[in-house]
Amino acid sequence: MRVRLQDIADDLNLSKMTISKVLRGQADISDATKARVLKRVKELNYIPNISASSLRTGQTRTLGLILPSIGKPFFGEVAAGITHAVGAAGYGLIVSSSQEDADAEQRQIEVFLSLQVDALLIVTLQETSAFFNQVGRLKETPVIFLNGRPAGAKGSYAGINEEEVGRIACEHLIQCGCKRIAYIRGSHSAAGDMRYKGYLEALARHRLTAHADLVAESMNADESEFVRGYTAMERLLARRGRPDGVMTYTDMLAAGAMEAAGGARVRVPEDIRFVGCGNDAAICGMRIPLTSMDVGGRELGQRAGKLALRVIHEGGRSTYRALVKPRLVRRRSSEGSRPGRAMERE
Amino acid sequence: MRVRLQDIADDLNLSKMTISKVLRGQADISDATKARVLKRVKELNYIPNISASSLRTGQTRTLGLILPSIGKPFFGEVAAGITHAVGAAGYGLIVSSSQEDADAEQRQIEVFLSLQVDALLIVTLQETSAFFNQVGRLKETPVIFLNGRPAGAKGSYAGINEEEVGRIACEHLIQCGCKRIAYIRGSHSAAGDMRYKGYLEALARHRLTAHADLVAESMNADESEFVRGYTAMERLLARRGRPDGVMTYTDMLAAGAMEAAGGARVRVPEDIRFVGCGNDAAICGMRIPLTSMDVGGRELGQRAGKLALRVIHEGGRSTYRALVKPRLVRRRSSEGSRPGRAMERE
DNA sequence: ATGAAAGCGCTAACAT
DNA sequence: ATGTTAGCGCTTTCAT
Repeated sequence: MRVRLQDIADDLNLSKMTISKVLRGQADISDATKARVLKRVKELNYIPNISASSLRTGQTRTLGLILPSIGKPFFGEVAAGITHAVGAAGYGLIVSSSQEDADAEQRQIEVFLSLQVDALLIVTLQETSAFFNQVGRLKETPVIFLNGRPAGAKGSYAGINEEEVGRIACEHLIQCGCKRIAYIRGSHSAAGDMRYKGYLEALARHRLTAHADLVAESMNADESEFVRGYTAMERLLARRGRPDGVMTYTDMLAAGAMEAAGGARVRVPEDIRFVGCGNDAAICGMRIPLTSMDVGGRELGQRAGKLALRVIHEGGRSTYRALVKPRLVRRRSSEGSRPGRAMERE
Repeated sequence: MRVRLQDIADDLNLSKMTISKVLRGQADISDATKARVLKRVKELNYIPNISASSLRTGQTRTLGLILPSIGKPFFGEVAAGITHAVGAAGYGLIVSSSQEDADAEQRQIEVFLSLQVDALLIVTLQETSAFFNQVGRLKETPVIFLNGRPAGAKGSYAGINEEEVGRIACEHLIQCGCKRIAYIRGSHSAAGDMRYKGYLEALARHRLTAHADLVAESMNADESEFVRGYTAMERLLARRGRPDGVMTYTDMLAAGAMEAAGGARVRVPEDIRFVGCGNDAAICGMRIPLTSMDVGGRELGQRAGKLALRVIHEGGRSTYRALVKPRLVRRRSSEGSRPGRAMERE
């Protein structure tokens, strides 16, 4: 049988109340007793039953995170960020995946609510706020939306400043001396639109004109991202007025595009400079180290975690928002090797 | 306040016992009552408190999965496989990450045990079985090790037949007509040794002699995998007696190696055929579609999930083992495009 | 077909 | 400094 407080109490001729107090660090216990209890707890390998304590206290010190999928590096960073932010406060994180399915997501939400998590963090797939508002009215569990949220949903929000992603990437190319900057977009999305806006803004700010034929959409879902980047670049190269700088929606698109450039005997970065997005270690470490936007998954997680703690602390009444600023990671594809100037790693 | 059974009972002038019975599908309730209850449950959006029911029944219908990291595609497949296998039986899966840290892993184990999961599935980082045997004696929660387990640890096991990974890849190259098959290894690991053994076995079975200089170790951890594959391939090409087939420990190593081959004006697959491992969609979809070993993460998860259910069902007494057989996914890098013969996708 | 009582392991509030 | 009592929301057992 599992070890309970009562077992330890019996062993030591104390009441279970005393054991409970020791374990929760209450002050009104003698040091001698404390030591005896702790010793026995360790020996018996006592593990508290959160179900029981939660029933009594109404809290589990556990946060639930629902992700569209477990296998994506970005989500891994987010999870790590949350864990890091809440661990010190004694909170644990449990994760589950909605498998990119909105119905499964709703079921996962109910699982976490029935497990009595103290807050729910979620990268949601829901298009509308209906489900959240319905559940939200009755359960007082705070919800924190990560990286996008359905219009009209109430709850706190932590997201990424996508406009800055586009702006910083573009501005970097401008500062490298590029005049004709192309943008290889992924499939349409809210984030994609924001980044595009940032791209346009950077151009405008530096009095560069935006050319429609420097924007390549690469949406053929039948092809891999690499191939889509490749063919998009081929198209850009075929037009007159070649770009001298290229930014892409993902690192893999950039990898494909750089390959196309190489095939066309264009030198990188001398003739064309590249900036990817995602800062994927594997991809950025390929042939020509790729300058990339670190979109800030880890920081997003940290901000969201802190935000969750604050909301819990305040009894779930108020809501907050946080926007993470992305960060440029310079590598050879945009700057070449410049002796005397350390390249950023990681 | 949260909705409880009592609230619904009050609403309907029934006892909470009746509500509980309806929710658990007991037969001794009239259809009329059943319908009334279900209706109200839905209206109030009742979500059961698992803590409470667990306290009474001793089970949560929840399985815990501990992974070294959340962001790896392979782990995502494993998690999806488990979810798929146990969902129909009414079990949920919660995941947590040990962040590649053995101490953090132990803490996560305790979190899951204190949450009263019905079984613990784990891709462990522990080198010894000490911790498991210590905890295992006292808690009767079944443990299922996934993809490796510390020597001497008791518990069920689901793993991958790594020897087959090496054997099938090598045999495929042999069947494609290769005579001099090189193997680009990753850093040393138990899995790596097994795959190497399978490679040797395939060679022996077909009366091909193994040449030590066809095995390239690529362990410079400072370099990216791509670069390591690239330089390993350069070395292989520089020696006399070039390989006509190359298999690698990961897909990214193969990508680097193919790039080196291209740079040396070697045609793929005409002059040298390639087989990677991991079947990573992004990498296999690059310039030359890469034949790769699907190591079977999803199936591993499914087997492990079913195994967990069986152990739970049997009261945790017995232990089982399962070995997943990997699968070759043919693409152009090893076979070229052969009209009339469909290429496998995914 | 429905319900009352007891108790799972823990802790808040209140004795001693 | 230590212990007693009661009760969190649910289900098992046993009435009715």
